[in-house]
Amino acid sequence: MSFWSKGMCSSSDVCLAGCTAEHLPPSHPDPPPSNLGGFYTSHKDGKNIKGLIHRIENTASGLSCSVPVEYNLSTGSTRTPLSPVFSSHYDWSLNSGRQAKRARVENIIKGITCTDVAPNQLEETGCVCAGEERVEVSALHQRHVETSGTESLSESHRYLREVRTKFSPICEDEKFPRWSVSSEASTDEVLSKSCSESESSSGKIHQEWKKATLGHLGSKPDRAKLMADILKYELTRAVSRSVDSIFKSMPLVQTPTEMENSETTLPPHLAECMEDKLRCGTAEVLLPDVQTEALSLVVQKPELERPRNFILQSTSAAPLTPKSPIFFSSEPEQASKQDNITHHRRHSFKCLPGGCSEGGEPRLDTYWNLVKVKSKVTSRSVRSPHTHTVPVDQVILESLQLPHVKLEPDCFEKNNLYMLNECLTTNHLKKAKLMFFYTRYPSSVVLRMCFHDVQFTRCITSQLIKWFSNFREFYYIQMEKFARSALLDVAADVRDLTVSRESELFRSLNMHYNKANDFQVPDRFLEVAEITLREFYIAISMGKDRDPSWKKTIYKVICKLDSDVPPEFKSHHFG
DNA sequence: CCCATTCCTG
DNA sequence: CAGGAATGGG
Repeated sequence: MSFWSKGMCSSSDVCLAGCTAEHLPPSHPDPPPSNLGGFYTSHKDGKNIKGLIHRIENTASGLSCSVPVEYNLSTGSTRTPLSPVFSSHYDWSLNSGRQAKRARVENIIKGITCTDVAPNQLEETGCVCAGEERVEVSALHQRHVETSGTESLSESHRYLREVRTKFSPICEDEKFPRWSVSSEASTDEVLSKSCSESESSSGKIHQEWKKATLGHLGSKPDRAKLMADILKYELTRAVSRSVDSIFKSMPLVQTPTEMENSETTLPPHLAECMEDKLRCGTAEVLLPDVQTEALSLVVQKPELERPRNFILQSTSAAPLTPKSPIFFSSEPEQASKQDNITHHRRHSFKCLPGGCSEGGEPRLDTYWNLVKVKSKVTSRSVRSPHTHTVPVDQVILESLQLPHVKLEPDCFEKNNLYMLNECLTTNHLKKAKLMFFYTRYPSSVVLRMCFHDVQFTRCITSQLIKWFSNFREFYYIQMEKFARSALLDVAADVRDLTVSRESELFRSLNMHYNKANDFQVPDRFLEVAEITLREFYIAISMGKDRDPSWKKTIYKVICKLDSDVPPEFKSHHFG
């Protein structure tokens, strides 16, 4: 079956209602009143067409189902208006049965070459499909010629034919993606599937089709890419719909009003229960390339002595989203290395409209989280079945029985702050860099407090530790460099070595950790930097750098100078 | 043995 | 910034 037969039901939506007259060139010989959608719904003959299509939809006949659409949209025939007589063929179709029709079609196909389709533009299968379409059209045409159509239908058909003409370059020249439906599959199934799918597709998708079509009718490669993107998008939507269907039946864990800082305070035992179960059920499934350790070691023990807030999602995941929902955008993202794990999801979901961030920007994390939870629901822990076997959805549902939690179904779309991050984002990196102004050697406890919006698997912990190790590396390299350069200078006294906000050393560090310069570096950092610089200066001046481990003493000194991380780092005021 | 850390490399 | 090797502490 071809794309068009697959999209039988959606044909009226996609190609009539969904594609307005804007798609047609001004030279349209007989332009529709306002748009094709209007034509379809308001035109006096459009009603007939609609009725006809509905009748076709119910025919349970593959041929009769596919004929009208394919005829109108895939062939260049200028005659054969749809007529009421078609209903008689509908009866014929029922009586002859699918096998007879198939045999007839196959016979005709045998006598038809693919010369009417550019051989270099259609694959072998595509050629066959095109041939089938033409055969069907021919059959319809033959049948129709024997009868007379109504005038109104002829007029309607002329519109459809013109639409088909406008779309034929896409459909034929560029191997227009066809839903790969087995020819052995029941056409009824195909039809019903396409019907349900197209019916579930609201005007949104049609607008997207429209946008995409308008913007990509240029070169052939562009069109091919467009169609590929459309298919990707359809797949994405299918996943998104299925996930949405789950959450539509699932209450929420969070309300927007009570979560100014994107936090939901759940009872500690509940938070831990949820966190453990969530982690247990997902980590190895969602991040197989990250979580390489035994999961039982990853599961955190309950911290009953220290009730902590249960953060459903950090606000610090925002900048991964584009500024605007650009459909089928392929521009490279500013994906950092630690985000390569999540690159695929952002690529897949970045174009989806919907969620909005705190700043009003489209928040696509919503969709990713939906998918994540979907995975959580469908995949239980494989590695540690002995520990947690309760599905996540059950956990969430259990939690929702508690009176503390407000439930607002719309919050999923508005706030998407209901799930722990399973990977570190660029904003987490930014936050870590700002944290470095306070602490050069953060403990795991501090890291957990400051990044409580992520699930602390061993992998995440190691990554954070590695980050700070890299921060220190740059820090010490800069210190040594400036210390050595100071030694070369005439400045003799160590007391002349100072680090101020205007100094070159500070600018170098600030550029590294606070590139946007949107953070007020604490004075304490300047003090520590000055101490570090002087330590290096003294050690080098005393020739201690000949000792291979001469830096270690400095490291210890600096480690003791760590400040406590201010509370704002432990909440969500960074991002 | 695990883990944190440094060092080196890309 | 990440990966890997090496090191050293528990």
